[in-house]
Amino acid sequence: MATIKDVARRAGVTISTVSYAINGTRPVSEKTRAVIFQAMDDLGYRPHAMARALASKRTRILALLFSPLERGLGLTELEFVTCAADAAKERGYHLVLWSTEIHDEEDIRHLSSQGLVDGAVLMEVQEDDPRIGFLQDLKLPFAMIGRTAAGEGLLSVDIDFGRTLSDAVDHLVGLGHQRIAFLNQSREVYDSGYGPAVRGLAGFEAAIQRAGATGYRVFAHANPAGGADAIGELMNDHPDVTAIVMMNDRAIPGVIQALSERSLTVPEDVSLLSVASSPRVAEMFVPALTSMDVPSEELGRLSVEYLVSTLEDRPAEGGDLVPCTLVVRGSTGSAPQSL
Amino acid sequence: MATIKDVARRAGVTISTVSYAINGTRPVSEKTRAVIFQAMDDLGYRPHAMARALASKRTRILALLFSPLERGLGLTELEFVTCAADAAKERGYHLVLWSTEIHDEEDIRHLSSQGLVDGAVLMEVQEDDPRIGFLQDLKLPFAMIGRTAAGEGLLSVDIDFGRTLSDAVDHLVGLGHQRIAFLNQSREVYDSGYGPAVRGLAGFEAAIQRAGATGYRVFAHANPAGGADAIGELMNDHPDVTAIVMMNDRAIPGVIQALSERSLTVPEDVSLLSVASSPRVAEMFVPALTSMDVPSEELGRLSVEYLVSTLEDRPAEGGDLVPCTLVVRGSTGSAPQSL
DNA sequence: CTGTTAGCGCATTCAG
DNA sequence: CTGAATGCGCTAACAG
Repeated sequence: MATIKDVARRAGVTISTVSYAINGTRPVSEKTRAVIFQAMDDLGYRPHAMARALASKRTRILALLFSPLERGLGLTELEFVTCAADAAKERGYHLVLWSTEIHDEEDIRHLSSQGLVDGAVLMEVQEDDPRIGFLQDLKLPFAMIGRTAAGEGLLSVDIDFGRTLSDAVDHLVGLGHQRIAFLNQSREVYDSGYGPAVRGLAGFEAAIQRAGATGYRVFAHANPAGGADAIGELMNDHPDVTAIVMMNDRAIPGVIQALSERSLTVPEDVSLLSVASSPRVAEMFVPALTSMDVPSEELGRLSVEYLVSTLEDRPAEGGDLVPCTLVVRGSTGSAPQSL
Repeated sequence: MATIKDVARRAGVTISTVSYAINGTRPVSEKTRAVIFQAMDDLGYRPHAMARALASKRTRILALLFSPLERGLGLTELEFVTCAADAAKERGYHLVLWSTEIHDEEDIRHLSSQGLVDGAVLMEVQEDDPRIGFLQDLKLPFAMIGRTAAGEGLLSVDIDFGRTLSDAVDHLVGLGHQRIAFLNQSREVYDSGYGPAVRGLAGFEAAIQRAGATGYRVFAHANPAGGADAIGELMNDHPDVTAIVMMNDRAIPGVIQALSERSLTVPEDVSLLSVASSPRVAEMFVPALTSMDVPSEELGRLSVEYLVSTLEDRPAEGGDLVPCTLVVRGSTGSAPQSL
């Protein structure tokens, strides 16, 4: 592998000039610059990442933190990963995977103290995420996908639940639905203050009120049985419901099953709209579910862009909210005529 | 951050002694060794990854290559990623994500020439994967998850399709099924020589023959419509089939739908067994699908272990095959009595 | 605009 | 068994 020395010799200049030509840290005459680049080309030279990092004290490597605890990693998280990697690459950065127990300070400290990364992106951020304190102590810059309860002034990107639920409800109301249910995560998860569950429901209620419709709420455990139970409860209490907004992927099979057992067809009798799910999941059903797809690409990308910006002294705002986008498939239709 | 120098001073020795104590490259007396480790502890010292890499010419960083082209990345691939990261961590390595177009030699060359990684793990390996030639040219050690058509003598781990299909067929035959269908990927994918499709079918045929049962084969496009079409064809040609082995996740919803439209219930009339799918997918259905789950954890883990072994001059064998494991859920049952 | 030089933090020769 | 001295490849002062 050619080194900067070889390039310098071939171009007839000193290594520092080559260095400056590469980094643009200092003006270099058009002429020598050309000679240098020619030489680099000829030799197929690439700056040695490690050497550059050691000297400049900037590794151009970012860590992507995720926790095996919550191994509920799904398609959405996969997209975060791949999109973050792409975004990093475009900015000339690399992404390393750090899987750490969420509360294992020692582990995070250990990884961070190796000086391998310039900053970190946090996935699966919890309402009260201990990792944040650790990183702040370590003075390691970071950006989050998701939000903490308190977390102000921190770099983050998250789903705009208000806007998302508003769009969801509007879609249904536009189809003539007036009695709409919101199928949330489980009661326990909601009570624990899990952000999406809380913000999702709040957004739903606000949207319902604004639209002058009637809203019902149900909680469901994240599995088919949970979905079925929830439908049982819902149909018992409010048999007049005509549409269900679901924010609980894993419960969906049970919902559909329970509906069909009651001879309710989708979307003729009941419209179904899945919020914050991924297209792949929506297409697993027949009919395919109309859904509000998570802007996972944008979230993954923005989080690294914010981080990189601050690392390069172009402080980013942070706190951005991105709404999910409505994709109409086959599970929503006009409200049935009231009997 | 404390450096090796600080440790040396505090321990009253030279940095070289500290270095040797850490790496075990040279005998160090028990006494000084203890003093040194004490000093490291006190200072919370961690070797600086970059400096160590530069001096030793080994970065202890591995690349995980995947191609956006095939963005068919699913839950299984997600597991490869997380498990590979875990395995790397246990071995003291880091994992960086490299997303490269599969045929973009320049891109791979560019990344590799930075000297950032010691080796690479390839995901989504194709029958005739161009990346392999690139990496060989670059002399970058690598291990693959999957196999190439020719690829002998290369480090790889893959699903043992022979064993997997054999187990699948045995399970069904054990339940009394004698006429079993294999729902493959699409004809085009099969003809293109896609490994899993080819090896899966071969394994199925062999197993059927060994079991003295009757096998049918169908191809399906990877979407619900494809699955439905395939069932139409199958039931038309062989209405006596009692079990279907499916190796096409995305087609499953269509299969189930088509079955129910023909008033065939699962598993009373027809048993369904999904091969090489992930538990999460199997549980998306009602009843949950009996399946042969991909040993994704093992594959992800083994691939990095093999790679690390060869990097550390403990050449691994490679070419290992791991079978999927049968998980009985609700979609398989005793064969119906012949009419 | 360009050259000279001193490190970055560590591994590893060579001496002792 | 330990210490002193080089250099990995590059950046960034400091001098012209």
